[in-house]
Amino acid sequence: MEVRVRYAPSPTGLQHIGGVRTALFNYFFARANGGKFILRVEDTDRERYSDESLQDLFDTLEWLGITWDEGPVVGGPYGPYIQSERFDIYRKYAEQLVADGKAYYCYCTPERLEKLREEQQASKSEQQGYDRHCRNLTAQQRADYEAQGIRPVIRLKVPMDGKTTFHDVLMGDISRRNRDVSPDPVLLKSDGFPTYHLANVIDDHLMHITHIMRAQEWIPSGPLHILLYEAFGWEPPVYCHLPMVMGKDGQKLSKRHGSTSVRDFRAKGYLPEALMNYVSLVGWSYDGQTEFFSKEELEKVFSLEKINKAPGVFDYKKLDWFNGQYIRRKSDAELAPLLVPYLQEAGLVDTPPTISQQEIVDKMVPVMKERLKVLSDIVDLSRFLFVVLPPPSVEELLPKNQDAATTLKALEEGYAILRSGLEDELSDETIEQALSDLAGKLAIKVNGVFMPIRVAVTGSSVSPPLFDSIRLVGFDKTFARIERAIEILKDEVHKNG
RNA sequence: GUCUCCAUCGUCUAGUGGUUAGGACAACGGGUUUUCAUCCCGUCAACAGGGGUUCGACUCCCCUUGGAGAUGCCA
Repeated sequence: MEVRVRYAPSPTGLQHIGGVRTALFNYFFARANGGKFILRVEDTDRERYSDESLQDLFDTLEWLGITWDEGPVVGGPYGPYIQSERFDIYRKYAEQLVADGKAYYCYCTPERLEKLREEQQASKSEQQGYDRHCRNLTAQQRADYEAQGIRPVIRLKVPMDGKTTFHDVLMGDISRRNRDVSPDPVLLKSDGFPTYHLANVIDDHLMHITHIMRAQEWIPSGPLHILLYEAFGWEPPVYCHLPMVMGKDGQKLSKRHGSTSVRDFRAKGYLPEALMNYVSLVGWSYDGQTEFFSKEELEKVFSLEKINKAPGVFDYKKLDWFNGQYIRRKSDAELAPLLVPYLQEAGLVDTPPTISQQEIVDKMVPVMKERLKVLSDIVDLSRFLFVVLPPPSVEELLPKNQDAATTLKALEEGYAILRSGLEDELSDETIEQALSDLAGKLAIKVNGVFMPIRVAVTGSSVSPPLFDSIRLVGFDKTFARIERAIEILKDEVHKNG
């Protein structure tokens, strides 16, 4: 039988790491088994629905390169794949359940239910949840409620005794006494929309889903879903509950742990291949040894058996490492255009970049590449190439344990050596050696010569290699910046002097 | 409160009765280097606890502890 799996997010927020991990696992599983990957939009919560979320879903999957065989936009034989467009289907099935005596109308108001819940929580009652108030209403009572104009919900009549078991590929058999199953959950809301439980079961059946891979937070609902399948007389699919993705503190990953939406990661300059690679390794491993996987490899090699049961902590540091690795694997030509948008956003280059700006970008890529963890790092790293640098302070110009007079001398003489060396087109090594010799002559550390030059030229004590930086900045600007620094030091020396 | 699930280095994990318990990230130390970064080398670091089963348990069973999730007219 052909494998058919689905990712069924609800467009009530941005796609986050956990959701995407679920999507990826489903997608890889489908591909690895020559099956179909189906996308279904579960937009039955009208309160929280947003167009932005739906768009974000599409953007995210596209960015990751995840395509679906059936779903919105592409269609398919069991559509529509957007639940709000399947509105009538759910009522039909829910009413059939009522007709079969497996579900019933409930007229309880949200207010009553809220009060009930509060009381139960306060009294730490053993029975939490709906009290089945409407489970056995007489025809007369129902008529009275109807007369009041109350729009009822439909609730499932969960058996009061016995137990329900479902099988999970990873976890084995999981069973629950029926009295511990959610007491008569709502299937169809008063607005006519289905709840997750109803829509999910109906659609998975109608769409011939063979395997359900979803987060472990759904385990408690497993028996309930089995009960629904039984009520309809349908065969349940194979279940595989995925370990949850946690934050550093072991709690379910959320905003307070940092960025969780794919959109944020993308904006900061994470590469899709890096994010995909790393996320795939949370809760799944190949051999505990191999760690780099391309999308194509994962589509071949992914398997359910290697999924871990225990929840995994999302490690931002390791993601950074992966991202750096993937950045370094890019060719310069590939990387340059990825960097430009960050420079534009920071106002360092024009849109489109001028010819000279583009020249600098192309030239700086090989130098910057190994210094990037995320693409946006390029902004601070390369700022000195694009802006008029503010004059450095004396403190910035002075290396550790070196006074202004000495530094001035080192910078003046160093500048002379550097300038003539560059103008005579001597090799970098030759000029470096001459500058080192100068340090020896002045009886100071090598750094005492190089650092003031670096700060003068780049505005920072941390920069790409000096000669690379100088070439990138250009000789004229370099000389001007050094001369300015010399003046600053001169002023300082005279002032104290 | 009740129910369900889970448990190997700080983190992600390999391991399915006999291993010096392996790898990666992080941390730390060192090397390369004019700074930073990259790169290379090394160090630290784990089977939650207690009972069983067995000739032998990280591996199987039970209990405890710890963690998580569910308990909505949200998914």
